[in-house]
Amino acid sequence: MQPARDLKPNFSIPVPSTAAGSDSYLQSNVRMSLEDSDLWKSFHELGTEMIITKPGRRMFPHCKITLSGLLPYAKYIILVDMVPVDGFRYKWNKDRWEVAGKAEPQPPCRTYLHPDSPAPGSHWMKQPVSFLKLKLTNNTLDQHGHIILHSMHRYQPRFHVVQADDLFSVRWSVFQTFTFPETIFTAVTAYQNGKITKLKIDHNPFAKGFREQGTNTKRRMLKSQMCPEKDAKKANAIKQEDEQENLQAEFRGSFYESYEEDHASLPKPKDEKSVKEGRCSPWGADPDPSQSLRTDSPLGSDTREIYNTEQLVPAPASYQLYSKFQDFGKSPSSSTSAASSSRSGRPSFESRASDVATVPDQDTNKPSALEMPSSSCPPSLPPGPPTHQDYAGVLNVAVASPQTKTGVIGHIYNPYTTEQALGQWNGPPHGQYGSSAYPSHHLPSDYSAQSMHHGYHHGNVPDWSQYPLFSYSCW
DNA sequence: TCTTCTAGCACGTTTGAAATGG
DNA sequence: ACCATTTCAAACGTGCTAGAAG
Repeated sequence: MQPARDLKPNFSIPVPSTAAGSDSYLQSNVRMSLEDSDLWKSFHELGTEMIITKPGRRMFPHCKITLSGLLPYAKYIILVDMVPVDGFRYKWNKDRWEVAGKAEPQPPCRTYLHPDSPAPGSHWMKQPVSFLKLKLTNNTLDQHGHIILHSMHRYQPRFHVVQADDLFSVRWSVFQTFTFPETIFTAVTAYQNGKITKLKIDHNPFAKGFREQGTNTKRRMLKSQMCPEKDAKKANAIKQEDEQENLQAEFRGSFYESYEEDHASLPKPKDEKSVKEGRCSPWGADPDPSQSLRTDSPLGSDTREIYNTEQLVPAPASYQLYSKFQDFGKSPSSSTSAASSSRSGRPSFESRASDVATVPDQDTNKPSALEMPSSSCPPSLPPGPPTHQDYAGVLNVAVASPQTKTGVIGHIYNPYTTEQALGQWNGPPHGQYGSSAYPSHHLPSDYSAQSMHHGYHHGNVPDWSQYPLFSYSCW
């Protein structure tokens, strides 16, 4: 399966004119593919739902990728984050998802760092890279570092490959971002689409207990014995439910078959990236099969195109933050912009600027991120009318606070600006998801604890794990 | 009234330490 | 003493459900 966008399309937004062909060439060498693509497609065609809970829930299917084209001896860091697909909140109405209103302000953006990071390219390429332990939560005050999402909102995982020797170097490095259309999902606190439930039960070994018939019936019987009054009350409902289960059991056996038939009758999309939307699709009525996945969004195609192209990692604001951090930890260069950072003598930055994951610092006149309230979401947008999905700032990193040279970790939220243009960041939201939600004083102990309790170690962990640059790393 | 969220539950899987055997 | 294999209990992950909350 091809990523939704290759590097160039991925970062087709205005980039510095310094974009060097050689750098682009290097970038294009790196390839990423999604494992279990068929499984993802199966879910996607039904409208993937990901359960999010307060304590955190794993993804299923979980993200698993294969990488190629890396330099075998160069070190890379692999990151994952989630970006909103659009600016809407959804609701499940009968048998399909419908827009329920504008999206809520984005929660703190967190980035999942693969525990093997940093590792040489040969390590990443020798076997698929799994993000099994990535967890999603709807708890905006989560202190476990899980990725925070809003329920009933749609998201898409993004995979970032960063050539960097350590986490400190990330800010100097080239981000290469990959996305896969079939990984778009709706975050839910409880399954809405029964087909998704069944698909998960059928494929997830942890759900085996629910796969075998009788388990739930047994539980019902136990409950009935304990609460006979309720049993009488629900007898009819249960009976109907059991009958429905039988029907569903039959349906399950023939589901994929009939589903394939359904889809066989549909015109094939021209673009491989496009996702078939058949009759089973829960996304709206009469979906146009020629539309790509993102046409599920009520946004117009133009807007979606903007979404597609604006995958910027990190944002100008991020650069400012990084630069500030640099002031503290690395070098005395100014904290104004990416350009200023590029003057700090790190050649790798040049290639980053040429690439992808950056946008020119077009907003140096605006207050820097650090001059704004810590909780603000200040990304500087590219010129032109603002759009919904200016996911400018992505990396939500914990950095050593410039104010405290003792290395107290500050948490810099740099949420997507998806709804800034819509005014969703007006007022309170800044404070709502501010860094205070993730107290800086809490981080060091948390992460040191995590690193201590995890048995896994690789070459660099003992060193860089002391520097919890990222909000989440699964050690 | 409806939709969404949460806590508790029971079950299977995974994990890692302890026990065992070569 | 060392290593590999097996055993087993605890931890973990899962979807289901009733009830609460908005």
